[in-house]
Amino acid sequence: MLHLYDTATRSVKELALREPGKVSIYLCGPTVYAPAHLGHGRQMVTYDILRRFLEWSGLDVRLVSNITDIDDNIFNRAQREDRPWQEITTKCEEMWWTATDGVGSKRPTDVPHASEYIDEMVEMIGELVDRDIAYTTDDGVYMEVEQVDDYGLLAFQTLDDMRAGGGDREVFGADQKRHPADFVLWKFSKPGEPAWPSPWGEGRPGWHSECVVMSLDLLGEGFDLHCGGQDLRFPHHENERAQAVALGKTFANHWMHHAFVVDGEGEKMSKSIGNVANLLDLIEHYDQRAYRLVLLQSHYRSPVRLGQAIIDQAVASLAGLDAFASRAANVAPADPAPAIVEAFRAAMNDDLDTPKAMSIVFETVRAANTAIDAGEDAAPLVAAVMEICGALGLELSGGTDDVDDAVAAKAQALDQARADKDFATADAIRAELQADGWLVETTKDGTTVRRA
RNA sequence: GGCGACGUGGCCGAGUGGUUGAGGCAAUGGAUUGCAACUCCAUGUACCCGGGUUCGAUUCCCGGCGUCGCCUCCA
Repeated sequence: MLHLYDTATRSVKELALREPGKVSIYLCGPTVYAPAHLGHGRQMVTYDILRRFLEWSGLDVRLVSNITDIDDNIFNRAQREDRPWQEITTKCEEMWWTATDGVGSKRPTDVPHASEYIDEMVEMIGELVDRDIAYTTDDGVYMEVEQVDDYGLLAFQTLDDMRAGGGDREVFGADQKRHPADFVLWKFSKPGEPAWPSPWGEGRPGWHSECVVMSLDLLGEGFDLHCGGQDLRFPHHENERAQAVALGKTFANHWMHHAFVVDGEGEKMSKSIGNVANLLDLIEHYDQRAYRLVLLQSHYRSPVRLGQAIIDQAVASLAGLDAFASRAANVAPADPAPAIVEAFRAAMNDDLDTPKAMSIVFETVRAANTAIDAGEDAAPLVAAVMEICGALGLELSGGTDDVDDAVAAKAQALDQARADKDFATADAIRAELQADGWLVETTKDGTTVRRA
């Protein structure tokens, strides 16, 4: 079974399942107010790999990932551009899914929208108010964090430490808050802002309340895994947890956080810094599998540097894998070599060691190529490579699908010319094929042609 | 200021208290080949600095330097 690093206990431990054979996962999705950046792409790919691996392991995976379509960033942009906020959320969500498809990730099994859960959020906040864990100020309803015993669990800091460490920072709404860390559950709207009714006044729910309500509603108490980017650890996930705990509910059993994508200088690629890199651009300009390969070759808890050179390296690496897929197309189907599949399983079960998994792939590719060259049986090795790549969502392309009769005839003509030692003709045919965008490979068994 | 992560060859990136520190890309030499591509084989003074623990540290501890993240926008 999968062993994963758990942020709450800060150790790698087995992902215990609430129900045998079924995995329930909540992944904090995007706030839809801008196009997905490269960092979002890591999220899409990382959890797609997790999900595919679990499914490959024979588990029934329910992956819930929300769309935050109620948020100040959205409303601010709507106001700035003077258009309906729904137009922004609709458009951005559309782009999000285009990008998700583009990086080869499956869409989640459930996609709740914050805007569909207002009633439930109001109800939950009401419960917190009834229990006197939440209180009202001039600008909203706040959660009193000091009433949550282990508040700070995911921050790795106690409230006192946070306060002491906070130094001279200005605390928003401090004058009316009972503790600087108290966070907003319901924020009152100003005139003209989008608003929903509540017993405390018109307003909108706080981000942290959105995710607790949706996760508990769809997955129920004690679901298996809650995940997201490292920056969500605190305060977002801590605050989600705090609300659940305050209501006496069991929340996520395991916490997973992935590291960032950084730029050439090692700085976080975030929409807040201004060095925004658009994910759709990346997919448009490069082989979409390249990003996945880059991510697969580093660990999900390590920062990944992304830049031109790194993508280029991945593209080159992919070319080798595709060349293999092309050769492998002629190998008869077989059962994957068990030892290799088991090595892969073991690597992945060890906190999703995808770099190890990829090294297994490359080593197996080499072994299979050697076997093919020697005329030995490569079938189980080929099958193992395909099996593993399938489990990782890395699609290899033999590129032979659209070789039509005319192209095949040219390849034959090329071989004939070579047999006749008419190398001028052979070279001419090859140049012609290459000009049409084909990769021409001539071995002692003849010429094969595939898409570049 | 508090907390956390990290610093590995030309580039990326795993990993480990001890004969030979994955894998990918690039480079060089070679095999195969009419040539090229593909494939295969071979090669490279790589573990930030200074202490300490140890028979032995890249791996553990302390300090330093550097980078990054979080400390109520954030994947």
